[in-house]
Amino acid sequence: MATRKAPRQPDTTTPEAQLAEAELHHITGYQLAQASIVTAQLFIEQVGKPFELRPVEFTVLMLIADNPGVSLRQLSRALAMTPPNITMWVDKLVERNLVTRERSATDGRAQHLSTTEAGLALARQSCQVLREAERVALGTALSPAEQALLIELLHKLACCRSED
Amino acid sequence: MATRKAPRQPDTTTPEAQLAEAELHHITGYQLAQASIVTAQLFIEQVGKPFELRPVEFTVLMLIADNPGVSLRQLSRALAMTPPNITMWVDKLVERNLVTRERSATDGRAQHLSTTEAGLALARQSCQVLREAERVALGTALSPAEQALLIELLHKLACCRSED
DNA sequence: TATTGTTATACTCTATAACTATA
DNA sequence: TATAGTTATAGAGTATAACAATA
Repeated sequence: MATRKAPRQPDTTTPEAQLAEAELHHITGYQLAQASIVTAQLFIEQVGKPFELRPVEFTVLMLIADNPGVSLRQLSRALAMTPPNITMWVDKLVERNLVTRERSATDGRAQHLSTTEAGLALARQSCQVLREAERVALGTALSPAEQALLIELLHKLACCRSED
Repeated sequence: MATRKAPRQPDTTTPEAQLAEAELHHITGYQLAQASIVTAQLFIEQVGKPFELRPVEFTVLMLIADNPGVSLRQLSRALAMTPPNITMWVDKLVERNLVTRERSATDGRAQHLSTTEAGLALARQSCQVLREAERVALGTALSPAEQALLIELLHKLACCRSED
C-alpha cells in the first residue's frame, strides 16, 4: 500500500550538472532560459546551419510570409526589437532575394514587406523541418498533449507583455 | 444550441502588433522567445535595476547559494555557457564580495565557490522579489495552477538537453 | 509635432584559441 | 593525455542617438 503512492521526489536539479535549483526552480524566467537551450540547439542544427538562417531571420521571414504587406514597424513591435535592428535583418533577407520592399501607396513613410517565391518556399520548408524536429526531440520528454499545452501556456504568458 | 459551443477562435496572433502567427504559432522555440520578452522585462525592472544584477549574474549567484562548494565547471555545464564566460561572471560577483573562491583540497585544479553572507542575503531577497513579481504579473494571464504546470513542463523540456 | 525608416556608433554578451597548472 | 580554470581576442546581437522623409 505504501508503495502505491510512491513518495514522489520531483526532480528539481539543473540539466547536465545536476545542481540543486531550490528556489530558482520556481522562477519562470529561469526555466524559460533553460528550456531555450534545448530549442536553440535544435534550431541551429536543423534549420540554422542547413538553411543559413539565424533565429531572428527565420522569425522575421515567417511573419512576413504569414502577413504579406506587413511594415517594419509592425515587426518591430511584434518582436520587441528596435527599428534599427529590424532594418538590418530585413536588409539581409532582401539581399538574398527572399523578401521585397515596397513603398506604401497611402503612406509615403511606410513600407510593405512581402516574401518572394523563394522566400515563401524557404519559410514553408524550414518551418516544417523545425516543427517536425521539435516534435521528435521534445517527444522524449513531453507527450503530444503536453507539447500542445506548453505552446498555449507560453502564448498566454507572451500576451502579458506591457506596452514598451 | 449552436451558440453553446461557441466556435472558439483561438488567438494565434503576436502580442502588440497582432500579426498572424499561423505555422509559427506551433514552434516551441518561437513561443519561448515571445514568453521570455515578458519575463526578461520583469526581471530588469524588479531585480536587475534595483539589485544591479544581470540575468546571468542572478542565476549564477542563486546556483552558488543553493550549491555551496560548486565548481566553475559545474556552473558552466548547468548553464550551457563556456568556461571563459563563467569565469568572467564569477569574477564580477567575487569583486562585489558576494561570492568567494577556494581551492579544492583534493584537486588542485578545481575551485569551490560559496556565497558570502551578503551574497546569500542578496540571493534570497532578489529571488523572493522576483518570484512575487512573476506571480502577480503572470497572474493576469495564468492561474496559479497553470503557472505551476508551466514550470514543470519547461523543466521537463530543459532536461531534453543533449550532451554538448 | 508625431511617425516611419535609416545610418552611424557603442555596448553587452558570447565564442574561440592559446595558455597554465594539476591530475 | 585529459581536465579545471584563465587570458586575450574576435564575433554576434542589441541599443542609443541623430537624421531624413512623410503625415
